[in-house]
Amino acid sequence: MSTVHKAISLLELFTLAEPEIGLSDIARKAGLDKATARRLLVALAGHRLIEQEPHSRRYRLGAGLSRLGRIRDAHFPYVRVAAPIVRDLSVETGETVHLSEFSAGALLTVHVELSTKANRVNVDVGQVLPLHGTASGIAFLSASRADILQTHVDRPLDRFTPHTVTDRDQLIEAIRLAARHGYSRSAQGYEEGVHSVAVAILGSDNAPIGTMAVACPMSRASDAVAASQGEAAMRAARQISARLAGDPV
Amino acid sequence: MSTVHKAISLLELFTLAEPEIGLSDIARKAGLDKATARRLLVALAGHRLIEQEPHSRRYRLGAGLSRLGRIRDAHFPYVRVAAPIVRDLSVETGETVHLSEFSAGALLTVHVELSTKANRVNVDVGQVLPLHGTASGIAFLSASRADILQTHVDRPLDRFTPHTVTDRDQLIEAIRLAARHGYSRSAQGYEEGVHSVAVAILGSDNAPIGTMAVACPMSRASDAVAASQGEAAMRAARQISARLAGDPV
DNA sequence: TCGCTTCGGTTCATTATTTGAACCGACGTT
DNA sequence: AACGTCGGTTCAAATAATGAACCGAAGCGA
Repeated sequence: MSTVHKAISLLELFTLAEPEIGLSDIARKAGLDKATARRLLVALAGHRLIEQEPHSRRYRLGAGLSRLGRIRDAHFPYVRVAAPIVRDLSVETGETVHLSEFSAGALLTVHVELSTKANRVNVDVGQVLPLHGTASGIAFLSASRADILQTHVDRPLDRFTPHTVTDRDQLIEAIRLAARHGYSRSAQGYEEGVHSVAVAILGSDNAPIGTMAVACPMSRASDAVAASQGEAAMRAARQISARLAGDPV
Repeated sequence: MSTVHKAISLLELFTLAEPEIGLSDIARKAGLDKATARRLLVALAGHRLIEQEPHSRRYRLGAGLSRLGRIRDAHFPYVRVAAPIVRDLSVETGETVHLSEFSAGALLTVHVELSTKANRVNVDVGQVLPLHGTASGIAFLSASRADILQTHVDRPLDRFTPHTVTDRDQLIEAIRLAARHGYSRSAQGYEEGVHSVAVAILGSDNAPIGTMAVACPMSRASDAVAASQGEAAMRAARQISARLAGDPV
């Protein structure tokens, strides 16, 4: 394993749920020797990718990551471009809409517009969605090249709820259905009581770069509602793709 | 030089002005062999810190950086906390106000609230401010520990305009003045026609984490205006520090 | 107060990884 | 057709990474 891999894997230990970690903990979680972990942390800190809390001596992600993230976002303005359209879709459907970007084999939630209804679905930015078992994942796979699809279908499928699709053939059928309709649909596959409709968002080369999903409580879902949400989401996704490609408003 | 240093230095080649770079160019700029650069890029790409444009084969910053940046921003909510106060200060003074965070030996502009006046100063998010020669830099140095101050004063001082302070003693005097007043002042030191007043923003350990500056055209600046902007900025900076420390609103 | 454990951090002989000159084939210019 | 540059690859030589053992300090239960 390369040193660079190890160093970056340290960065990936930090999550929204656990944003500060001590040295021994880091070494344990990363499966590295304490001395090695520390050397890597010092190297990362030298570029401000890691900071150390002076008092507790625990480590956290550094300002350099904010900086690089901003540069990347400025150049590849996926969230910036999509956010207003996500908002419009949320207003149009009256439901929570969340946007994800494909990264490192999974979908990363990068933007959320919450429903204004009292009984609504809550989603957190930063949450990682598996490619199977969520409407977003199915939608993404349905727009992916066959070879990429294979690698994600041909591996053990975790179960999240009693309704999660874990059978390979059922998953393929769901993907096929999504490809035909243009949107995917999932009822309680990832979280109990949540119904989702999702579409893939295509980049200029027609490869999917992420997804957008309308999530509502099961109590408000029906075939008719899903169809209408699906159509609205498809329109919104086409808008985002068009603006990413540089089309005038 | 450690491998991790080299890998990260590749990330730092990408800027707002040059967000996509080819392999040979990267190797040249980083002073590395092409083979080495490529191995590092592949390692970085494996964690989505780097992406490769499929068509042009040029490299750019990857989605993983957006993700890590968001996690860091969520945990260390400097911009999120400061933004509304920056906005208030902009409204109060009627001028453009920009916020910076200290990172890797320089101040990085992370948020801007533009004046609503027709004749206003424009500042871009992502812009890097040198520690000497800007009001923000002087304000930051005036709040820094003596040893940090030394390392930044005792090195060649670039000239940006005919008004830039490049003399070591003059710089120290400006820093001393800023420390006494609580705010710094700079007239056309970084850009012609721009007058700035800046304050340091302190973290919970009283070390400066960034700065906030009020920037206006020279035509609207005077001693009285500067004093009033300085006082207002100091109040705003104290508010930001208090909220970062967790004080109730 | 005494052990006992865990913390962050350091050292240095051993070991495994990184390195880069030379080499591809492809593409664009002259 | 000759040339330069591009992205990418190879493998023996050189260099950097590794981790067991060790520190002192701090927290904790008896």
